[in-house]
Amino acid sequence: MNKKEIFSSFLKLRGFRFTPQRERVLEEAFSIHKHFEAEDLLVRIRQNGHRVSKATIYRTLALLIQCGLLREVIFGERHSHYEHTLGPKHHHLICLRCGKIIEFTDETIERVQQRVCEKHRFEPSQRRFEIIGYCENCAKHL
Amino acid sequence: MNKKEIFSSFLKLRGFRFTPQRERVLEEAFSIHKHFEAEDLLVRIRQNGHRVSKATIYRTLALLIQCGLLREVIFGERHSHYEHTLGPKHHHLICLRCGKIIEFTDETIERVQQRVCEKHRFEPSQRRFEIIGYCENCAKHL
DNA sequence: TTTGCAATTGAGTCTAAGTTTCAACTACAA
DNA sequence: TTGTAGTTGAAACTTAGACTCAATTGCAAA
Ligand SMILES: [Mn+2]
Ligand SMILES: [Mn+2]
Ligand SMILES: [Zn+2]
Ligand SMILES: [Zn+2]
Repeated sequence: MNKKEIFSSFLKLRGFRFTPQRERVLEEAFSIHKHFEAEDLLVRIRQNGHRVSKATIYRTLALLIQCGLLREVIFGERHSHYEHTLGPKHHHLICLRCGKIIEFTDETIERVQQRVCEKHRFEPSQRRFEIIGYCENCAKHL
Repeated sequence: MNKKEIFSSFLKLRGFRFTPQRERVLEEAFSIHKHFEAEDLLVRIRQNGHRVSKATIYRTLALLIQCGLLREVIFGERHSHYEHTLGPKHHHLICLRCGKIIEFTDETIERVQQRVCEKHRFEPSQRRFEIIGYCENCAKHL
């Protein structure tokens, strides 16, 4: 099942529709292979000769998160960033000085999550593990 | 060294001043023993018969985070929450339905952080580990 | 002490991400 | 075909938080 099928069946299941605008946002979101923000989608959709309103972009992003194709990541700015959920789960090192984002994976985190959720009878749907500090280069200039 | 000494020496070190307003914010922030937001401080300071402007509250919160007495926590709302850094480091389970926050501790997380930071030569100053999903009660109603 | 000066404050203004509203439009099923 | 419920975009709205600036304060040198 590809992204398009996942999204359209998610929508159909709840009586929502797979509209051209929603498909446009889906396509554009997955043509970016790094972290992106809502504004990026707006600009790129325009550049590709299409038009989807700001409201619809925000509404569609929320749906893509709900259906699990996207995840919201938080980098300490006052607006959201998004990334694909496909591929191995990873987490972030965030540099306070230059804004650099380093991704890392760690398989023990998954076990920690399972243990904690079991203990508290909590049903997880996503997680955030972010270490904030200074990258190698910026640590020198401190 | 108590909070007041930590804060005032942090300020003095950088040529800043330990003013009555900053002391007021410090006191009020530490009289709350749970997560709080900027607005909470404003209201409580007024209720206690004092007055500190919104601008000064935000400015002081930033200083308290810089000096390590407070930490910003993110609960998926569009404004920040804060908590004390004293006591054992803990993390959060966040319920998407009722907003309940469950705190948990896990000693392996610290080791993961050390390992990752060493590998990437990253100088950590804080971290966030948040599991988002549904609490025991809300999972039923899903 | 006085004086000089940088730090600080608060009132008000501004910003911008994201949300809401609503009238027009669309898909679809009876 | 018609009824109904979902969708859209433009514009107005919301709001946390940042910024501006004139007035005030704290401190340290003279
Ligand atoms: Mn990432
Ligand atoms: Mn907490
Ligand atoms: Zn850096
Ligand atoms: Zn709940």
